[in-house]
Amino acid sequence: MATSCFAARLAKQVPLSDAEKTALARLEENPRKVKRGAMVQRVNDTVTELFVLREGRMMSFVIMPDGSRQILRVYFPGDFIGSASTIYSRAPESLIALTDAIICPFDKHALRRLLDESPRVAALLFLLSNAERVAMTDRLASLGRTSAKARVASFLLDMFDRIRVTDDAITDSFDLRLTQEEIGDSIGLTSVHVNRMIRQMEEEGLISRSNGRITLRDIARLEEIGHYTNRQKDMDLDWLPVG
Amino acid sequence: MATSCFAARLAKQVPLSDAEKTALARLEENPRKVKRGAMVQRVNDTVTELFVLREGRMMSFVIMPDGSRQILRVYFPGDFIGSASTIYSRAPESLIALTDAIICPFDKHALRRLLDESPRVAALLFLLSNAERVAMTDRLASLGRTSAKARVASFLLDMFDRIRVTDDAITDSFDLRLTQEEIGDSIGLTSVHVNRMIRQMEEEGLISRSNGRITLRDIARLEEIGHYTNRQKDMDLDWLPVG
DNA sequence: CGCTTTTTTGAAGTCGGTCAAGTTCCGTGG
DNA sequence: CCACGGAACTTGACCGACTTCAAAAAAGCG
Repeated sequence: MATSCFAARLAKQVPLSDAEKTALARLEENPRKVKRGAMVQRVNDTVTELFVLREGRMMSFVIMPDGSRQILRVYFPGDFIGSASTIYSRAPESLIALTDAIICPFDKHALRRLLDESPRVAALLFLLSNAERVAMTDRLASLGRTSAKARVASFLLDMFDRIRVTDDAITDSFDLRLTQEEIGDSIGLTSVHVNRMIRQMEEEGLISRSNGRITLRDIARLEEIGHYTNRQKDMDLDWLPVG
Repeated sequence: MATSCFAARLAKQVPLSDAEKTALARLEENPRKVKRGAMVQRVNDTVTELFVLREGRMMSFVIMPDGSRQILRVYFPGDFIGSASTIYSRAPESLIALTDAIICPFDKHALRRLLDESPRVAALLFLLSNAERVAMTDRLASLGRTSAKARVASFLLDMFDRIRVTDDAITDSFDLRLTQEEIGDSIGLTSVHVNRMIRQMEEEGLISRSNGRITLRDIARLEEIGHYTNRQKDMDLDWLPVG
């Protein structure tokens, strides 16, 4: 049985039964390629689909009335995308591919079947959703109460840790694959100021860059500057019903 | 059978079977009074409990290293509090009572039992959690990409709509029960600037105030200024498995 | 190799912060 | 019921972090 991308991700948190893996694999039966820059979902579109991102990177965002953009989330392989459509009939956010990507769309009725058949998976999804909520509150505190430099630092660390979840080979450097404008739109700054902060952090020896690749040279101090905490560490899912 | 506070809230979204109501009621078997200002949970505390807020108001927040505070969420009766402890063994945020309140703590093992017995309730919790996530992204966009005035406007509208969920009597005015400093700590401003904005909105006839009570005088324009959308409206839960 | 996109840099402007000093509100106890 | 004291609100002057505008340099791409 081919383990699905999403199941592989979940299995890192908690052991899954074969039946559960099979059920999860069914969500990924219809892989679809999307080109870099392709708009997968537009705000206010009627939506009934969710996605598992199998390959590449995507992001969700909204455009404000003055034309400025707020990037809400960057997605990596194994991420579960578009859970908002489980409750809303219209998309609250747009969805675009940052790189060429492979997504696996599935209907919310397929999700319903999964929830029916696999209560434990339902519980897991609930937990993952709570983890997202916590990540969101971290960003909220970052936007609301920290300086530009702190935001850039914690943003880089967050990307770093997210990429590392699926790629064990990474130790201190990674491909961000985001323009400085996109970074700014994620953390509520202008690209100009993002540039100044990155440049400053480079001069201070906190990070270094070469053709799009970022190396974190002093993670401890970056964490301090960004008031960042990696939450992966003290996850505790032992209390879950056993499969 | 006494319908629980939380069940009543859920039942507004989707019909619940008696069995489900009973199961939910068990979460509220141990009501506990807390005084205004009481700290119910402190950041980094070991946590195993969740809460249903039955009466009063509470809030969650974090304190940044420089002493500033970011309020993450204000809770109203019927809200489900502390879902972070379903995944993290240490509290990522503090929890304090804004008014005298009644909370119903329950252990995460009680939640586990509920998820086991009632897959449909598990699904509902998953959906509610997704709704929270969307509300969070709205705030993120507000903090990241809108002016001080817009943030105050959308904050007031958000409180208004949340209070209205449980109190049908409300048409255009409500008790905020938050100081201007608390408002500022919610939306990333200083109390001084919150005051300036509120005052300005009062002069423009957008709102009015009398002994702590806020009246929204021009909701349409407030929504425009705050780039606010009430998401309650286009919720769609019809596709859920039937009880 | 030419064209677009992205990064970099500088100068000037502004929104919201900081500081500080009233003023009003409100709960408490006499 | 009033006096007192602390918390919350209000106001003004000044400041600075980040934005805006603009333009050049560098990098990526077909």
